[in-house]
Amino acid sequence: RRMFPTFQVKIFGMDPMADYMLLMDFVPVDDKRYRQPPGLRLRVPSPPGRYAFHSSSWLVAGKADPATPGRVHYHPDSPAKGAQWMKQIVSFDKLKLTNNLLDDNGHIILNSMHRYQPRFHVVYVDPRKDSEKYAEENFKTFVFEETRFTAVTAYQNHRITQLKIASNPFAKGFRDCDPED
Amino acid sequence: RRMFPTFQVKIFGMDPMADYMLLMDFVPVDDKRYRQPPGLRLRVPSPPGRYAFHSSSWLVAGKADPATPGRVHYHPDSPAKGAQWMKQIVSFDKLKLTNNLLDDNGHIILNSMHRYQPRFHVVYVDPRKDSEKYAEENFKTFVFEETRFTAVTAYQNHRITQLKIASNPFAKGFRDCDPED
DNA sequence: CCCTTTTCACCTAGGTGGTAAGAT
DNA sequence: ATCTTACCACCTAGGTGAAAAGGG
Repeated sequence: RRMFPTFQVKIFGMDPMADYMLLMDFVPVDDKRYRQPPGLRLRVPSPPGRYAFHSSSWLVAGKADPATPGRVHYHPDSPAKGAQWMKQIVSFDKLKLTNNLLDDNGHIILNSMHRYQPRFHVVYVDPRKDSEKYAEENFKTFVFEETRFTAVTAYQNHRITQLKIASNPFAKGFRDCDPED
Repeated sequence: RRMFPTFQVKIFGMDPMADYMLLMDFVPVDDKRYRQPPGLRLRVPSPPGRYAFHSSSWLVAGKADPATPGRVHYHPDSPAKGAQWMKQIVSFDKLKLTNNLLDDNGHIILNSMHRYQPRFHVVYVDPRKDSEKYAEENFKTFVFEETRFTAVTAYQNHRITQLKIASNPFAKGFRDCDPED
């Protein structure tokens, strides 16, 4: 599924006439697997099947699962001129996450219940024909620590569910109050 | 609305590594306005409001309406490498036609009841910085006379309606028989 | 009368969380 | 227990011809 909230950046300082590729990848924050604290999922007696989530912290549940080398997501507008990238906020809303190790849709594969750090890379498309030699100096990586998250297969915190229902247009069917709240 | 059937081409002979822009435009076939032969639209008594169209020819109805300079439709994948364009059929299915002279969606503006010839242009993106000087030799235009058509605001021939209902997935709701027919 | 415009039910295509069943 | 999967009703977004209304 799509990552939510969407990673968005405003870019400055590119050469307006040069081509750039924009991409993202995800690196493990640590070598741990996490789990919910016990007893914090309370089944509400009626209607049955409803859960209330309170947990705001995670417990370490052991060592991380093994992972294959991480995939990369190219922004679908790549390559494009610096002027194009800079003239408005760049949004990675098409980026999709999966826990399916056999995924063949090119989605980003993550382990559920593991912590990840999104990374943003800008690659300058070097027009010189021996450009491979300059690969090292032709890209720059940006890491925003505030974008770290724990991957899950289901929401673990009711406030996150409500945030997304309130702010994602595709979840409008579940709104029962003003999205401004 | 979208042009139907869609203009599609298979391309050979490009430089796989070079960039090309693909585009289409529409030129008047003649300086005439057309109309339907009288009496060929038969109202079927019941159910009311149904028409049966038989007309397979057009009558000249006078001189063409004035037209502003024609717009151009760039294939949305432009620019792309020759290898990309050649590896599969290129489809102009996003191309849209309108009769609204004030259109600000960038659609192709045509006069209804006039005849048009679609044209297909391939533009080589010249990497030389004085490329403007070579503009004349850097493009090639292809005209397929069998793609000529009369623009309309409503179907004038029941067999065209049926053809489209049978072959356009968005008209599936009007099918009452096998699309193979 | 011929043609154009507007509206609408009905599609395609795909992104939501809920729910119940399954897995461990 | 906790976590995962599969399915579903309900959305967004947009492409259809039919039908009725409008225009000259």
